[in-house]
Amino acid sequence: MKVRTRLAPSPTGDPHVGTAYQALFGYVWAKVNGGEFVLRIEDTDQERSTEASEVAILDSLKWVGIEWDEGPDVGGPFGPYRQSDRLHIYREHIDLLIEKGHAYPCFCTKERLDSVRKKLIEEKAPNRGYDRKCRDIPPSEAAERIAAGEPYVVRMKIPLEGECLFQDLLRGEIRKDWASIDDQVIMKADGFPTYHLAVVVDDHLMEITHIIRGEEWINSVPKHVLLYQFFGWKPPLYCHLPLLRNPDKSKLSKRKNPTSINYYRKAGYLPEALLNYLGMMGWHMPDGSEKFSVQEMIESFDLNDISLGGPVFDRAKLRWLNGRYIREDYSVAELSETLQGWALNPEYISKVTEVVASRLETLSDWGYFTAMFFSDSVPVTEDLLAVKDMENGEVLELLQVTVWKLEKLHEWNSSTISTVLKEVAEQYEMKLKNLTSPLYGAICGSKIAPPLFDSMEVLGSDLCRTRISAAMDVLGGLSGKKLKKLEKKFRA
RNA sequence: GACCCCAUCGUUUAACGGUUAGGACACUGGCCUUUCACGCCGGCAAUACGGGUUCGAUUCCCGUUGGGGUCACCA
Repeated sequence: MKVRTRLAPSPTGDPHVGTAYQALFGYVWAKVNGGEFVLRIEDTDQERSTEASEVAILDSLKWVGIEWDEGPDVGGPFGPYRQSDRLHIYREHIDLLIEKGHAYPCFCTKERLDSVRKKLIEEKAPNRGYDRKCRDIPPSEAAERIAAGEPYVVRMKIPLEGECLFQDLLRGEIRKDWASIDDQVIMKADGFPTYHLAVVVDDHLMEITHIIRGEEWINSVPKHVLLYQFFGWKPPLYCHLPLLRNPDKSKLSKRKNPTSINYYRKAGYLPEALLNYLGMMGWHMPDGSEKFSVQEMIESFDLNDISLGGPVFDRAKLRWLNGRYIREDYSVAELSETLQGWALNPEYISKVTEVVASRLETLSDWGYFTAMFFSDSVPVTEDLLAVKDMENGEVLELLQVTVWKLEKLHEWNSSTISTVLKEVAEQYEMKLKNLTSPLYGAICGSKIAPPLFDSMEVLGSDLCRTRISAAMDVLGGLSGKKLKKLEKKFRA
């Protein structure tokens, strides 16, 4: 049987380095076996999925050098490769499960679910899932209620007792009590399937042989193998990769580390270096060499050699590796060309020039004013971030709220940025000037700088957000506790 | 909290059950050099703990501790 692996990102945000990590291992494993690598877009969350994100993900993966044999852009014999285009398939399968008595409509409201959950947590109950209220509604009654237009979801019937046992390629046998799993929703009220249903149906139909993904999914495997059982299908082989970590060992997150592939691109990392670095997270060349291409990786790779400790994504080492590529693989001519592709091209130069033009007295002033547009970080000092009559802690809060608000921006341009900053200033009842002041420091590394909003637009969201975070570190950073409190306040 | 996963220098990784526990990044001393970087030579630094199994455990088993993840009409 031909080995087929897949990457199944959901288009709900920035392209994540963790996605590239899983893509690399999935891709390499397919190629080790002369098989195929499939890209499938998991956009079953109508609320959060955006086309912009999908485009960005495909674009980043291409940039980093991952290729797929089948996918939404290139098609293939198992399409469509976008889950929102496969709804009728899921619907059929859901109906089949209901028919066979493996799934049932559930009419519980969100409010009831919330209160049940809350109560269970208060009671410190070991299981905090759904109480299965609708599991035993007679099918005829359920049909009537549906006909009457009552909103409902569909849940799968998890066994009430016994144990689920499955194999993970790297971890061996994993077992989990069925009683610890609640009746998972497989179809939402909007008629879309949930991940659990869609992933199983698609992996089967697309003849995926190896599921290579993050460790975070281990706990949902029982639901999936049960679905395979319900359908009478043979489950694929599971291989859960360790999770990439922040320096504090928690799961890699943009709160603590730049996670967007776009950041690394904008900051001037080479795609082959980034991919190489990801390849040494949990795996190593047999001879111990640290610089290797994807092709070389394919020649020596074995899934079984992956080590399981969660590797910390170490930007310092990535930087070193990137430097090695530049030094060892690029002639001056090649480097010049690469720089042109990166930022030294007419498009970017003209954008940058537009921002600084009015400030130039000589052409050579250009270099002085635009250095910040060609850098990863800028030098920030505490006094650059100071705001009159404000303590560092307050500035920190301000910057954090600004970052959060900027993160939510769908469109990144001078005017949307300006709107956000005005909102923040208003919220804190302060002059806009007092908010932009530390931002000039954080973004430009100087009080003398081109207009902030325009500069931020040109610089792009990834670099801006990273620079603001770096500035916050200069101020000592927010403690976990404060951050939590602030987040609560921010959400409210 | 319940459940699941994991455990070698600060980080990333080596070590058929027998090694002075190795490499790389970071840090650091020196050399090279007009400076910096690169490069070269050196240094610091780890088997979480407690029990077994064994002639012998980093390695196998159990427990403890620690870390992480999952417990959504998100994936």
